[in-house]
Amino acid sequence: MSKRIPDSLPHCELYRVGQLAKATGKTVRAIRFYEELGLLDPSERTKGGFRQYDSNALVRIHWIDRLQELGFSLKEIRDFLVTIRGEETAPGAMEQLALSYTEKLAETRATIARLHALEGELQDAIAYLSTCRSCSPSTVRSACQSCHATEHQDVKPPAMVAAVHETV
Amino acid sequence: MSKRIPDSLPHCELYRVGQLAKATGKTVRAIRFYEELGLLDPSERTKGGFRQYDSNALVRIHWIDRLQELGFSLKEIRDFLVTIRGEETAPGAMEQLALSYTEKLAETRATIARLHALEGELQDAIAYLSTCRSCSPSTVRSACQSCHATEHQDVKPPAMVAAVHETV
DNA sequence: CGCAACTCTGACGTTTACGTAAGGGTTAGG
DNA sequence: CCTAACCCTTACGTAAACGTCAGAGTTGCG
Repeated sequence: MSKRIPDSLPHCELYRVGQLAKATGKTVRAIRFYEELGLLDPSERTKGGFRQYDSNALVRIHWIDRLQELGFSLKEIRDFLVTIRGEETAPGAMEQLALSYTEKLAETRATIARLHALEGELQDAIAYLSTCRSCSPSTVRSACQSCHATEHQDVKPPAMVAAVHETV
Repeated sequence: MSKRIPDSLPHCELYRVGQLAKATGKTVRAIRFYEELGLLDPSERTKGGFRQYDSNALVRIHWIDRLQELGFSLKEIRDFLVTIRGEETAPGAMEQLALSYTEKLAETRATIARLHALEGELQDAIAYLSTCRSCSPSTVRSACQSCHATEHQDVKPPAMVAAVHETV
């Protein structure tokens, strides 16, 4: 039945690039690209030149994924590795990493705060727009600027809405 | 003293592209680029061809800014305008906008949740790394894998740390 | 061995959101 | 009219993170 068991998970402990790709959800090209950037090297090669990865590669790629989600560029990620390799002592290297993480933690919190604010603006805009439904459906779009729907009384449109009102 | 009052805020109600740029923090190129994409047209031109904007342009640009922060691409933003211009009735147009906003609201919340999770991971990593300080400073980096610091007892390194342990 | 499936190394293509430079007109104070 | 400070159009450049061939070699079941 099984002709070659292509791309099945390994019984041995070495993956080829295609298997690693499927296991991580990345593409083969992406993995080779990471290698170009110095983010990930295959633990060895077959005599034919095929890349072979061990389970550390999985960990490494997931790590890259997380850092990307946090907004690190691949270049920044490489800098981490370079810095760590450059430090002589272990505590020194870990200290460097902790510094970068701490910095990114602050950034991340700022981003969350910003998104929270925007979330509020979106809600306001949606609430405001929902009152537009009471506008007589025959009203032409260009009349929006002078809209006097009862619900809009004294309520100036939020910034997220005002901008498109001018789209006449 | 004042030779030409270059780039001062307008006493009249029309801005030139440079003034608009300074008022919004965008570059002149960016504004012209928005125009290329159909996001913003000058309300008129001087007979010499200079773009002239009114205060609606300010609102529009701030709106674009917000949407970009929310992760909309400029193309998506243009699609908003296209859709709205395409709708015959005002409520129809507003409905479309509300739909897009609602969708993005969900996305934004998801992003916030994801970032919250990552925030936690960063904190864990930083906490874990702080115990590395107790590691004897002379310890060579490559010994990290076999680190047995008391604080690390039975605590496996978080993913954000494990990946670089392999950087030997 | 044969053949399908997989992989290799270049190397050029793609998208987004502008940057930058070239070679010129325009505005408006003096 | 002169000139500094702007602005115009056209067009090529850039950085990130891969995508997408092309042409050729490798693996390994049957």
